Amino acid sequence: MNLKQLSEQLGLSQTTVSRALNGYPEVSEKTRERVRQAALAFNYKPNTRARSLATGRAMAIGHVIPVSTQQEMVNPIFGDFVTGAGEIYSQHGYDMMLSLVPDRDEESFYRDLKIKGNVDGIVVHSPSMDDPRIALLNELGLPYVVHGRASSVTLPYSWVDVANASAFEEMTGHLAGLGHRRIALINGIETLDFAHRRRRGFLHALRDAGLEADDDLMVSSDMTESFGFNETRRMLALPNPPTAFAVASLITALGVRRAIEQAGLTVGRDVSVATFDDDLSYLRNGTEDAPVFSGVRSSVREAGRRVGAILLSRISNPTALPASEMIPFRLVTGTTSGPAPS
Amino acid sequence: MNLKQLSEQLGLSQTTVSRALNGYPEVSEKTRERVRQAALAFNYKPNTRARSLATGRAMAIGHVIPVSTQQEMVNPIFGDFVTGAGEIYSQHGYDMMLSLVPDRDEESFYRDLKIKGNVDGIVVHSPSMDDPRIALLNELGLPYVVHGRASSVTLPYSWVDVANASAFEEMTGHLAGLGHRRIALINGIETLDFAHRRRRGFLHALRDAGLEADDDLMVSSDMTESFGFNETRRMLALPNPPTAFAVASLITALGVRRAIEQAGLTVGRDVSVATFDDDLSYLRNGTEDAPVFSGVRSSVREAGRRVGAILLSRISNPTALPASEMIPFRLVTGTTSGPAPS
DNA sequence: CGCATCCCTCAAAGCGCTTTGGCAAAGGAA
DNA sequence: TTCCTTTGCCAAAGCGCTTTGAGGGATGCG
Repeated sequence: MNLKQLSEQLGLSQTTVSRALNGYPEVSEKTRERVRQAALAFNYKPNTRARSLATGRAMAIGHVIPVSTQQEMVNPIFGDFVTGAGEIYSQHGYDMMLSLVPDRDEESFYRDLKIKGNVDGIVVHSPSMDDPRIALLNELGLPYVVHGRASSVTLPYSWVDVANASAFEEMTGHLAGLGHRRIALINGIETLDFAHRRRRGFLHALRDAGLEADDDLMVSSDMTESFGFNETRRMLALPNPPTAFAVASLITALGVRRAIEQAGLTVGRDVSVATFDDDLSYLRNGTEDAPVFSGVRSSVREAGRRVGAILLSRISNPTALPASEMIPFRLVTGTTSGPAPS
Repeated sequence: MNLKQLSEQLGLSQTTVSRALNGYPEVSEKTRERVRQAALAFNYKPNTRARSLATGRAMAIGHVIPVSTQQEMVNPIFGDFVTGAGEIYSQHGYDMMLSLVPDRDEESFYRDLKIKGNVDGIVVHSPSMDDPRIALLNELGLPYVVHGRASSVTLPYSWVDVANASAFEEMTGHLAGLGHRRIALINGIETLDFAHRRRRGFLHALRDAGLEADDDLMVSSDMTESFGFNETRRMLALPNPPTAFAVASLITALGVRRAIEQAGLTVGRDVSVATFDDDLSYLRNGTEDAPVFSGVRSSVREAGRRVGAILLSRISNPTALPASEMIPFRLVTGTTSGPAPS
């Protein structure tokens, strides 16, 4: 059933039927109700592509996930993030388009997305420090919101982020406050902006506590479980091993814990661990009132919701000044951190 | 730049330009090349929506993720699966549309997807045993492929799955072969088909080994880390605790290991663990030649690729008989399983 | 030279919707 | 009564593409 058929059924013009369904004032309430009933009865829904072509709006948001050809990891936070964003989209009748793009094709991919017109806006994932996509998207005039920030980019842009530096400063400060002098950093890839900020916060806290940074105790890579395990094992075998670990993700922290326990040490007594916790649905950190890992917690699903909301508002008002928003985090104390052994 | 403008530039009709770019034979090689060059120079790409409207093909695949309102977990395999599927789509010029749909709205959502015409085909995720979506999609005539199977559904349908029953049979057999008599099953939600099959395989292996099933040692829930931890702790405190665990996912197995170690026992010596391993990119089970966990391994990303490929072939040939495919699995032996303690 | 054939190109009709620009009928004011 | 506003509806023109049906020009054949 299409618009033409429906209007013939009703003995009305396509114009009137379309206006009735889209809430335009030029049609009487009586007619509108009659049209509504008929649409329901025949299960009429306007064809998305035809409507998009006519209105110029695609009613879809693009999520472009860079797929690096060497390090081909899929970010584990991804599922929860898009769940949050998707909630907002569907409330407003938007669809979500997902594209996994080899990083070397990214620029032309964004260009084509604009030209081919299949999305109204874009979410930029995993920005690097001087991410070129921001300049590109500004130039293209395609609404977008960055999940995270790009420290070296001076152009204005919209973003949603968690205060990564403060979070790691607070988390590291917590460990230092417990008397730890040798604190290790197990970080994500530091060309990515979030990891860079976390390192900054970590170093800041060390300085505030009057501690020296030690290059042997700071590592950076994909945040896998085995990365946490391997590096922790290595560090614990050092002549002067760390007594505490600040870790970038719960998954990595699981590896850190495994290495500690395998070394015959007790987590929270011999060695302390604090981690960033994205509050993933399939990997809760204990329960709400009894967390297992100490660290900072911030919901990535909530970040997805906020990115979605801000992007939609930018689409409906493209000339507005760039907007940004901080997602709150919270220090939680679990059983994995305790006073430094004497 | 649209088709009209491009054709004016070239002094040709829209017809000829369109045909030249789409490889129709009615246009001379010389003209075709000239058109190609111009398209490149002006960076012309046909508008997706207009093209879709004209051809009737959306050039997009829908992935519908049921979001249960109570148990709101996002499946951790999701990222890797869509990465595999997305690879195939982009090779063939298809886009991927992601929809997170509250389970009670699902039926009407599929209907609307068909009517509104925004996808050419659908991937059905997480089928239950008598999943109603299969009958619905058959009725709608929308091409689809199920990731997994629906045991109680007798209608023909296309699917891609791993041999879950055999996998768990082999895995459990491995544990029984090491002399374990008390083997626990930490399973996924058993209304979902894959978990049901795994239980069947588990029970089969017990029977073959002459062992009794014990309801106290078989649990089923969302495959989170804490689920594995809590249930393992409970079971280890039983008067007659298990000496081996068959686990449904690596994440859950991490929780199982944690509980074992926290009880002061050694994994692989006091208690053995074998797990299903989806080969997730962010959670590798050790390395290729040195796995940590024993168990069965099957790549969910490869499953995504195969689902994508089969779906596209069904779209291009909708009258073909339903196709199905098994993704292979492999028993791997790590350090978490060893002879039963005497 | 006339006619049929093939090759290349074109104009125009759709795809299903929204939206512009009327136009009659009804109602109100003078 | 006449004139002017609303009110409620419609015909038709797009949106940017593909595809049908047709035609002009060059070539080959008798």
